[in-house]
Amino acid sequence: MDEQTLTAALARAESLCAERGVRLTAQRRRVLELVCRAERPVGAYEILDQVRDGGKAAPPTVYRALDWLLAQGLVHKLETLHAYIGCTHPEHPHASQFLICSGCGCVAELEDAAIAGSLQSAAEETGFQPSRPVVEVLGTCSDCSDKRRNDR
Amino acid sequence: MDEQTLTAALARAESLCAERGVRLTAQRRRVLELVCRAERPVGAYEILDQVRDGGKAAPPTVYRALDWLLAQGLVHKLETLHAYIGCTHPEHPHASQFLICSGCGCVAELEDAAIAGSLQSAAEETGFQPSRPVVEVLGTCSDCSDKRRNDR
DNA sequence: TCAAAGACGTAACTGTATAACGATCGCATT
DNA sequence: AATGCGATCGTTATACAGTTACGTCTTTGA
Ligand SMILES: [Zn+2]
Ligand SMILES: [Zn+2]
Ligand SMILES: [Zn+2]
Ligand SMILES: [Zn+2]
Repeated sequence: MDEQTLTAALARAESLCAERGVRLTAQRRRVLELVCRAERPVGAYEILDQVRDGGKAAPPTVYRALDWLLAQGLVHKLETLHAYIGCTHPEHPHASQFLICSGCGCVAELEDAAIAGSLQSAAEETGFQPSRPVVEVLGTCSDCSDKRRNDR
Repeated sequence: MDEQTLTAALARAESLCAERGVRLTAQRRRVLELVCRAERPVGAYEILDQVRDGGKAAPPTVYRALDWLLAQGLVHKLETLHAYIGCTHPEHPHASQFLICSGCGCVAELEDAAIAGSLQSAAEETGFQPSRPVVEVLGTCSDCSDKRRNDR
């Protein structure tokens, strides 16, 4: 995320939290910034290392901030990578899907109605009530596919 | 999994491995049995504890067996739970989806063509080539929903 | 029979996440 | 200003998950 987008994202987070009457504290803001600044998903301990520069910190500091940011929908957790990524549209809560490239590590966040619908239908058939759908597709992005093709 | 189903599943695994010309060794068979015998997904260290009874074992023992069983499609890993579960139809390789109940911990394995299709379509739109789709829906199973309803 | 590959034992280690407890901060009420 | 209370934070320790590295033994096929 470039500097300009980052500034905008943080400003948006500020105003969202103000609207909701919740406190985006310095710690939380810092962790959010670190997550968003990264081009790729970042692990909790990577964040911890950066938070440690210029201040003491321990795992719970980071995990508490991440848990709160997750609850606010400002970041997402990628279960398959044990890593975190900034949400691209935190205004409204949503069940998103992720395309994760094993080649370059890039991640695309989708909000695909067809996927959500098919999951909902499958769940309904068995009387299952979904609360948190986790959809993470590992594979190869188009850039990485192209590179491979050129290499041959 | 009841005793009868378990015996059948192990026999099926035996014959599958024979067909494939791979070796279902005693260790692997034991881990498979422990995973299948459990009614719920089991963690690697739970398995380790059980393997330790009557024999020495360390983490690599269990992880090697699990990796092999995963490669053979005899068990699945649930990324959101860091736990393992026996496959309900290991005859053919497949991309399955899981409905995981947060109430009782039960898991249903689906093989839903509509879900797989919508994932494939969404990926194709962006030129992404899926290799391993992970679909795990957390929620409440019908039994647990019923219980809650009755409690009110 | 004799290498080569596969499977296993063992020790140490890295990485991910949580429990528990006390101190502190922000804010409303007295 | 002082009090009280819930939310937040610091700190230590620990639980849980997974890997690296290396040596030994077993199976298998030439
Ligand atoms: Zn999002
Ligand atoms: Zn890529
Ligand atoms: Zn399966
Ligand atoms: Zn249930």
